[in-house]
Amino acid sequence: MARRPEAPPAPKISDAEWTVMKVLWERGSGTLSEVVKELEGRLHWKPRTVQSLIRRLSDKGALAVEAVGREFRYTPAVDQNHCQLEESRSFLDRVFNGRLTPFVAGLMEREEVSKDDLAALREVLAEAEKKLKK
Amino acid sequence: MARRPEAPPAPKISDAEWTVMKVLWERGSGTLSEVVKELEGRLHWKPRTVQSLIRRLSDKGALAVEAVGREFRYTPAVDQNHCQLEESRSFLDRVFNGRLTPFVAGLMEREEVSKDDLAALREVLAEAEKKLKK
DNA sequence: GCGCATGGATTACATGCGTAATCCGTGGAT
DNA sequence: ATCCACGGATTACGCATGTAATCCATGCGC
Repeated sequence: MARRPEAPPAPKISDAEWTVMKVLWERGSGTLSEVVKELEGRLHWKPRTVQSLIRRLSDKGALAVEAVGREFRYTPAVDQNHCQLEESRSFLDRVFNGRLTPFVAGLMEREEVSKDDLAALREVLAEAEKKLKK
Repeated sequence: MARRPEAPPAPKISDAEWTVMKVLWERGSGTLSEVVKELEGRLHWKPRTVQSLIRRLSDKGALAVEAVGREFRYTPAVDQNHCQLEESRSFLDRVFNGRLTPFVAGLMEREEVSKDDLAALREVLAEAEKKLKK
Protein backbone atom coordinates (compact mmCIF):
# COMPACT_ATOMS: atom_id res chain seq x y z
CA MET A 1 0.00 0.00 0.00
CA ALA A 2 2.36 2.43 1.17
CA ARG A 3 5.94 2.38 0.28
CA ARG A 4 8.04 -0.61 1.15
CA PRO A 5 8.27 -0.22 4.91
CA GLU A 6 11.88 0.55 4.82
CA ALA A 7 15.11 0.60 3.11
CA PRO A 8 18.54 1.78 4.12
CA PRO A 9 18.19 5.49 4.54
CA ALA A 10 15.71 6.55 7.14
CA PRO A 11 14.62 10.12 6.56
CA LYS A 12 16.19 12.71 8.75
CA ILE A 13 13.85 13.67 11.56
CA SER A 14 14.19 17.04 13.21
CA ASP A 15 13.91 17.80 16.90
CA ALA A 16 10.31 18.90 16.85
CA GLU A 17 9.40 16.09 14.52
CA TRP A 18 10.77 13.54 16.96
CA THR A 19 8.19 14.70 19.44
CA VAL A 20 5.44 13.88 17.02
CA MET A 21 6.95 10.60 15.92
CA LYS A 22 7.27 9.44 19.47
CA VAL A 23 3.58 10.00 20.03
CA LEU A 24 2.72 8.04 16.93
CA TRP A 25 5.10 5.21 17.59
CA GLU A 26 3.67 4.92 21.04
CA ARG A 27 0.06 4.74 20.02
CA GLY A 28 0.59 2.99 16.71
CA SER A 29 -1.14 5.66 14.69
CA GLY A 30 -3.23 8.74 15.12
CA THR A 31 -5.19 11.53 13.57
CA LEU A 32 -4.22 15.15 13.85
CA SER A 33 -6.57 15.80 16.69
CA GLU A 34 -5.41 12.74 18.55
CA VAL A 35 -1.84 13.86 18.37
CA VAL A 36 -2.76 17.38 19.30
CA LYS A 37 -4.63 16.07 22.30
CA GLU A 38 -1.67 13.98 23.40
CA LEU A 39 0.62 16.93 23.23
CA GLU A 40 -1.47 19.68 24.68
CA GLY A 41 -0.49 20.53 28.17
CA ARG A 42 2.96 19.15 27.65
CA LEU A 43 3.55 21.67 24.93
CA HIS A 44 2.58 25.13 23.93
CA TRP A 45 2.16 24.07 20.31
CA LYS A 46 -0.84 25.28 18.39
CA PRO A 47 -2.68 22.65 16.36
CA ARG A 48 -1.42 24.23 13.16
CA THR A 49 2.11 23.63 14.28
CA VAL A 50 1.46 19.97 14.84
CA GLN A 51 -0.15 19.80 11.46
CA SER A 52 2.89 21.33 9.82
CA LEU A 53 5.15 18.81 11.46
CA ILE A 54 2.92 15.93 10.44
CA ARG A 55 2.90 17.19 6.92
CA ARG A 56 6.65 17.45 6.78
CA LEU A 57 6.93 13.96 8.17
CA SER A 58 4.57 12.61 5.55
CA ASP A 59 6.47 14.45 2.86
CA LYS A 60 9.70 12.85 3.87
CA GLY A 61 8.12 9.46 4.02
CA ALA A 62 8.25 8.97 7.76
CA LEU A 63 4.49 8.68 8.01
CA ALA A 64 2.04 6.69 5.96
CA VAL A 65 -1.25 8.45 5.38
CA GLU A 66 -4.60 6.79 5.00
CA ALA A 67 -7.90 8.53 4.61
CA VAL A 68 -10.49 7.81 7.24
CA GLY A 69 -13.66 9.56 6.42
CA ARG A 70 -12.44 12.89 5.28
CA GLU A 71 -9.69 13.00 7.79
CA PHE A 72 -6.37 11.26 7.70
CA ARG A 73 -4.85 8.73 9.94
CA TYR A 74 -1.10 8.81 10.20
CA THR A 75 1.01 5.76 10.84
CA PRO A 76 4.76 5.58 11.25
CA ALA A 77 6.36 4.27 8.10
CA VAL A 78 9.81 3.98 9.58
CA ASP A 79 10.95 1.75 12.35
CA GLN A 80 11.55 3.44 15.67
CA ASN A 81 14.51 1.30 16.59
CA HIS A 82 16.07 1.95 13.26
CA CYS A 83 15.70 5.69 13.63
CA GLN A 84 16.98 5.60 17.15
CA LEU A 85 19.99 3.63 16.09
CA GLU A 86 20.82 6.06 13.34
CA GLU A 87 20.48 8.99 15.67
CA SER A 88 22.60 7.25 18.22
CA ARG A 89 25.35 6.59 15.76
CA SER A 90 25.37 10.08 14.40
CA PHE A 91 25.28 11.59 17.85
CA LEU A 92 28.17 9.47 19.07
CA ASP A 93 30.20 10.28 16.00
CA ARG A 94 29.57 13.95 16.25
CA VAL A 95 30.17 14.41 19.94
CA PHE A 96 32.29 11.48 21.05
CA ASN A 97 34.05 10.41 17.88
CA GLY A 98 31.89 7.35 17.86
CA ARG A 99 33.02 6.12 21.27
CA LEU A 100 30.30 4.80 23.50
CA THR A 101 32.25 4.53 26.70
CA PRO A 102 33.12 8.17 27.26
CA PHE A 103 29.53 9.01 26.71
CA VAL A 104 28.30 6.68 29.38
CA ALA A 105 31.14 7.59 31.67
CA GLY A 106 30.38 11.26 31.31
CA LEU A 107 26.79 10.77 32.28
CA MET A 108 27.66 8.65 35.25
CA GLU A 109 30.24 11.05 36.51
CA ARG A 110 28.19 14.16 36.41
CA GLU A 111 24.63 13.04 36.52
CA GLU A 112 22.54 10.95 38.67
CA VAL A 113 22.13 7.63 37.06
CA SER A 114 19.64 5.83 39.21
CA LYS A 115 20.18 2.51 40.89
CA ASP A 116 17.58 1.02 38.60
CA ASP A 117 19.44 2.32 35.61
CA LEU A 118 22.60 0.74 36.84
CA ALA A 119 20.92 -2.57 37.35
CA ALA A 120 19.36 -2.48 33.92
CA LEU A 121 22.64 -1.56 32.37
CA ARG A 122 24.33 -4.45 34.03
CA GLU A 123 21.72 -6.71 32.56
CA VAL A 124 22.34 -5.36 29.12
CA LEU A 125 26.05 -5.68 29.54
CA ALA A 126 25.78 -9.23 30.67
CA GLU A 127 23.64 -10.06 27.68
CA ALA A 128 26.10 -8.51 25.31
CA GLU A 129 28.97 -10.35 26.87
CA LYS A 130 27.20 -13.63 26.57
CA LYS A 131 26.59 -12.97 22.93
CA LEU A 132 30.17 -12.03 22.35
CA LYS A 133 31.50 -15.08 24.02
CA LYS A 134 29.18 -17.44 22.30
CA MET B 1 40.40 43.56 21.66
CA ALA B 2 37.33 43.39 19.65
CA ARG B 3 34.51 41.42 21.08
CA ARG B 4 34.19 40.37 24.65
CA PRO B 5 34.67 36.65 24.61
CA GLU B 6 31.91 35.05 26.56
CA ALA B 7 28.64 33.31 26.99
CA PRO B 8 26.97 32.33 30.23
CA PRO B 9 25.52 28.86 29.65
CA ALA B 10 26.99 26.82 26.85
CA PRO B 11 26.37 28.07 23.37
CA LYS B 12 24.65 25.73 20.99
CA ILE B 13 27.18 24.13 18.70
CA SER B 14 26.07 22.86 15.31
CA ASP B 15 27.18 19.66 13.63
CA ALA B 16 29.85 21.20 11.49
CA GLU B 17 31.02 23.35 14.33
CA TRP B 18 31.57 20.31 16.49
CA THR B 19 34.11 19.11 14.02
CA VAL B 20 36.09 22.28 14.48
CA MET B 21 35.70 22.34 18.22
CA LYS B 22 36.96 18.81 18.52
CA VAL B 23 40.12 19.74 16.70
CA LEU B 24 40.69 22.70 18.97
CA TRP B 25 39.92 20.87 22.16
CA GLU B 26 42.31 18.18 21.13
CA ARG B 27 45.19 20.47 20.37
CA GLY B 28 44.40 23.10 22.96
CA SER B 29 44.28 25.92 20.46
CA GLY B 30 45.04 26.65 16.86
CA THR B 31 45.18 29.14 14.06
CA LEU B 32 43.02 28.94 11.01
CA SER B 33 45.69 27.27 8.94
CA GLU B 34 46.42 24.77 11.65
CA VAL B 35 42.83 23.75 11.83
CA VAL B 36 42.56 23.63 8.08
CA LYS B 37 45.59 21.43 7.93
CA GLU B 38 44.18 19.06 10.50
CA LEU B 39 40.98 18.71 8.59
CA GLU B 40 42.17 18.48 5.05
CA GLY B 41 42.05 14.99 3.74
CA ARG B 42 39.40 14.01 6.22
CA LEU B 43 37.10 16.60 4.78
CA HIS B 44 36.30 18.30 1.56
CA TRP B 45 35.99 21.66 3.27
CA LYS B 46 37.56 24.71 1.71
CA PRO B 47 39.55 26.96 4.03
CA ARG B 48 36.89 29.61 3.76
CA THR B 49 34.38 27.19 5.15
CA VAL B 50 36.51 26.46 8.15
CA GLN B 51 36.96 30.16 8.64
CA SER B 52 33.22 30.71 8.60
CA LEU B 53 32.74 28.07 11.23
CA ILE B 54 35.47 29.49 13.40
CA ARG B 55 33.94 32.90 13.11
CA ARG B 56 30.52 31.67 14.10
CA LEU B 57 32.03 29.86 17.04
CA SER B 58 33.81 33.01 18.16
CA ASP B 59 30.64 34.98 17.74
CA LYS B 60 28.75 32.63 19.99
CA GLY B 61 31.48 32.69 22.55
CA ALA B 62 32.71 29.16 22.14
CA LEU B 63 36.17 30.31 21.13
CA ALA B 64 38.46 32.88 22.65
CA VAL B 65 40.46 34.85 20.15
CA GLU B 66 43.90 36.26 20.68
CA ALA B 67 45.98 38.06 18.14
CA VAL B 68 49.32 36.51 17.34
CA GLY B 69 51.17 38.66 14.91
CA ARG B 70 48.51 39.64 12.50
CA GLU B 71 46.82 36.31 12.70
CA PHE B 72 44.55 34.95 15.37
CA ARG B 73 44.88 32.03 17.63
CA TYR B 74 41.65 30.40 18.68
CA THR B 75 41.19 28.67 21.99
CA PRO B 76 38.12 26.86 23.26
CA ALA B 77 36.27 29.02 25.74
CA VAL B 78 33.84 26.34 26.76
CA ASP B 79 34.52 23.09 28.48
CA GLN B 80 34.37 20.02 26.34
CA ASN B 81 32.89 17.81 29.01
CA HIS B 82 30.26 20.36 29.72
CA CYS B 83 29.27 20.59 26.09
CA GLN B 84 29.27 16.85 25.72
CA LEU B 85 27.07 16.47 28.73
CA GLU B 86 24.58 18.97 27.44
CA GLU B 87 24.47 17.30 24.08
CA SER B 88 24.08 13.94 25.73
CA ARG B 89 21.16 15.08 27.80
CA SER B 90 19.39 16.72 24.94
CA PHE B 91 19.98 13.75 22.69
CA LEU B 92 18.66 11.29 25.22
CA ASP B 93 15.62 13.43 25.87
CA ARG B 94 14.83 13.85 22.25
CA VAL B 95 15.30 10.29 21.11
CA PHE B 96 14.92 8.12 24.18
CA ASN B 97 12.79 10.22 26.48
CA GLY B 98 15.83 10.72 28.60
CA ARG B 99 16.40 7.03 29.27
CA LEU B 100 19.96 5.87 29.08
CA THR B 101 19.39 2.15 29.17
CA PRO B 102 17.40 1.72 25.96
CA PHE B 103 20.04 3.70 24.19
CA VAL B 104 22.84 1.44 25.31
CA ALA B 105 20.73 -1.64 24.80
CA GLY B 106 19.89 -0.61 21.26
CA LEU B 107 23.50 -0.19 20.36
CA MET B 108 24.48 -3.48 21.87
CA GLU B 109 21.72 -5.34 20.15
CA ARG B 110 22.29 -4.13 16.69
CA GLU B 111 25.85 -3.05 16.58
CA GLU B 112 29.11 -4.51 17.35
CA VAL B 113 30.23 -3.17 20.62
CA SER B 114 33.76 -4.39 20.98
CA LYS B 115 35.06 -6.50 23.77
CA ASP B 116 37.17 -3.58 24.88
CA ASP B 117 34.13 -1.41 25.02
CA LEU B 118 32.36 -3.92 27.14
CA ALA B 119 35.24 -4.12 29.53
CA ALA B 120 35.50 -0.37 29.78
CA LEU B 121 31.79 -0.10 30.36
CA ARG B 122 31.95 -2.59 33.15
CA GLU B 123 34.62 -0.51 34.73
CA VAL B 124 32.49 2.56 34.52
CA LEU B 125 29.51 0.73 35.89
CA ALA B 126 31.44 -0.60 38.80
CA GLU B 127 32.68 2.89 39.59
CA ALA B 128 29.21 4.28 39.52
CA GLU B 129 27.90 1.55 41.73
CA LYS B 130 30.58 2.13 44.24
CA LYS B 131 29.73 5.78 44.34
CA LEU B 132 26.06 5.08 44.75
CA LYS B 133 26.56 2.69 47.55
CA LYS B 134 28.92 4.91 49.41
C1' DG C 1 59.46 47.50 -4.95
C1' DC C 2 56.03 44.12 -6.77
C1' DG C 3 52.88 40.52 -7.01
C1' DC C 4 50.94 36.81 -4.74
C1' DA C 5 49.28 33.83 -1.25
C1' DT C 6 46.84 34.12 2.88
C1' DG C 7 43.91 35.62 6.58
C1' DG C 8 40.28 38.57 8.35
C1' DA C 9 35.63 40.89 7.20
C1' DT C 10 31.68 40.99 4.68
C1' DT C 11 28.34 38.91 1.83
C1' DA C 12 25.86 34.99 -0.37
C1' DC C 13 22.47 31.78 -0.85
C1' DA C 14 19.66 27.59 -0.84
C1' DT C 15 17.65 24.61 2.71
C1' DG C 16 15.81 23.29 6.94
C1' DC C 17 13.55 24.34 11.07
C1' DG C 18 10.29 26.22 14.52
C1' DT C 19 6.25 28.14 14.67
C1' DA C 20 2.58 29.40 12.96
C1' DA C 21 -1.49 32.20 9.97
C1' DT C 22 -4.64 32.28 6.10
C1' DC C 23 -7.70 30.22 2.84
C1' DC C 24 -10.99 26.85 1.61
C1' DG C 25 -14.44 23.14 1.90
C1' DT C 26 -17.56 20.43 4.52
C1' DG C 27 -19.98 17.80 8.04
C1' DG C 28 -22.61 18.90 12.32
C1' DA C 29 -25.18 21.79 15.40
C1' DT C 30 -29.19 24.66 15.48
C1' DA D 1 -30.79 26.63 5.36
C1' DT D 2 -26.93 28.66 8.27
C1' DC D 3 -22.99 29.16 10.40
C1' DC D 4 -19.05 27.42 12.62
C1' DA D 5 -15.35 24.61 13.96
C1' DC D 6 -12.04 21.77 12.29
C1' DG D 7 -8.98 19.55 8.95
C1' DG D 8 -6.23 19.82 4.79
C1' DA D 9 -3.39 22.90 1.55
C1' DT D 10 -0.79 26.75 0.90
C1' DT D 11 1.96 30.43 2.49
C1' DA D 12 4.83 32.99 5.87
C1' DC D 13 8.86 34.38 7.98
C1' DG D 14 13.01 34.95 10.61
C1' DC D 15 16.96 32.47 12.19
C1' DA D 16 20.43 28.69 11.76
C1' DT D 17 23.26 25.89 8.90
C1' DG D 18 26.35 24.19 5.41
C1' DT D 19 29.15 25.76 2.27
C1' DA D 20 31.37 28.88 0.37
C1' DA D 21 32.88 33.52 -2.73
C1' DT D 22 34.44 38.28 -2.82
C1' DC D 23 36.91 42.18 -1.11
C1' DC D 24 40.78 44.05 1.17
C1' DA D 25 45.27 44.60 3.54
C1' DT D 26 49.78 42.90 4.11
C1' DG D 27 53.93 40.36 4.89
C1' DC D 28 57.01 37.30 2.16
C1' DG D 29 59.58 35.66 -1.73
C1' DC D 30 62.10 37.40 -5.39
